Amino acid sequence: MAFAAFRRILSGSSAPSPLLRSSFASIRSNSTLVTLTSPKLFISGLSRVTTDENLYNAFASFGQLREAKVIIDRASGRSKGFGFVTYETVEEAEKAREGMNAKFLDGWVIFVDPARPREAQPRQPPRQDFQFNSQSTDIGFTTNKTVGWCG
DNA sequence: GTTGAGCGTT
Repeated sequence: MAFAAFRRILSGSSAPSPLLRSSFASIRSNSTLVTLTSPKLFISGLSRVTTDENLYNAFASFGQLREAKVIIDRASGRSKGFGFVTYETVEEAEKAREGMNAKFLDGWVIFVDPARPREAQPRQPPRQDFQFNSQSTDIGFTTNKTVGWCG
C-alpha cells in the first residue's frame, strides 16, 4: 500500500524508513558519488502496481531509454518490487539517478543504483588480488607430498 | 489476500 510508505516516512518510527536505507546505501556504496560505468540502472522500492510503462514514463525525461522493465514474478504474476532501466548513454543514466533516486513513484520511494552485470563479464574479472608469500612456502607444502593415503 | 530486501523469464 502506498499509505504504508507515507506513514513510515512521516512518522519516523523505530523501523528504518526507505529514506534512511537509501542514505546508508549511498554512503556504503558511494552510489551518488561514483561515476557510472554502465547505462543500466537497478530500481528498487517500486510499488507492486508499478509496471513497465510506469517505469518508462517516470524515467523517460532524463534521456533515451533503451529498456524499462519491472521484474514480474512468474508464479504470482505480480511485480517483485524492483526493475531495471537502461539508457543509451551513461550520462543519461547519471541524470536519471540524480533526478529519480529517493523520489516517489506510485506512492513509494524508489532507489536508483547502478545495476550489477547480469552475466559475468568475461573480459573484466572483478578483482583478483594475487598475494605472493614472501616467506617460504615449503612449510606445509612438503608435508603430505609423499604421503600416500592408499587405503 | 498483503506485509518490502533485493539484481532480471528472454
